Amino acid sequence: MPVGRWASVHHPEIAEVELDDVLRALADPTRRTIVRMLLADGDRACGTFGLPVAASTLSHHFRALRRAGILRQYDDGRQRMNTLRLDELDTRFPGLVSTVLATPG
Amino acid sequence: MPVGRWASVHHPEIAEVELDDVLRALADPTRRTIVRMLLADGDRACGTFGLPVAASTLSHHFRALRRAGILRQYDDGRQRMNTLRLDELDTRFPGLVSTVLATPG
DNA sequence: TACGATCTTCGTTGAAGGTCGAAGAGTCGT
DNA sequence: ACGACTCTTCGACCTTCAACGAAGATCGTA
Repeated sequence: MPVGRWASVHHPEIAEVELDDVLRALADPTRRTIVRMLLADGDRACGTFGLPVAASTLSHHFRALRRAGILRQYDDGRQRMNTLRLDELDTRFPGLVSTVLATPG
Repeated sequence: MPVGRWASVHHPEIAEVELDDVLRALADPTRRTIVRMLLADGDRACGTFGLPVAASTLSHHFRALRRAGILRQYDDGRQRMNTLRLDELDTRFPGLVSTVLATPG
């Protein structure tokens, strides 16, 4: 199992995630695209999304999604992988994330 | 039917409301309280919410909700009434608003 | 060890957002 | 007409946020 930078990344308990954090995180088109790609294709490294923003900006978005409890990150070699916390989110905010992702836009 | 200041208030067509607008509007506790009170008790004048913010701040929140297509305003004498656009919202973004309002927080 | 790849952090900039008080506009009642 | 009431607009202030480039940290590989 991969270690390394993993220790430095903080993942909040799903119980301490606020609704405001989730709504604010999803109120951004770039971040919704990230989440939709993860939902469609499964885990992905940060650099494989092909989005038209700088790497530092992408890092900022991943931190927002991480702090909102929407995804979890773990290191694998020199890449940082992303995985959705869908089950936990659906326990904390039933139907919320799937409803947002299902709506066009 | 009441007229007056009504003409100056702009209400977007529900088709031109963006998901970002709705999510950003709902990502604020004060505004969610407003919407929840309207859902629970029906139409209300702006000044009857008893929220701990200045009247000018409240006006700002109502404008955000209006521009997000979440509520409609009409004038009745010297008060401005607020009514939810739930049916239209549920057509444009199925289940979104009710799901957000149903989650605690 | 040295290099390239990947991602984060830092510093900055510009835009947006929440808040307030003061002032303005519209309405009702006297 | 006058004043009271309700709400909006304006200007100011502060915070948050998305974006970038540059620099730093970590890891795999030559």
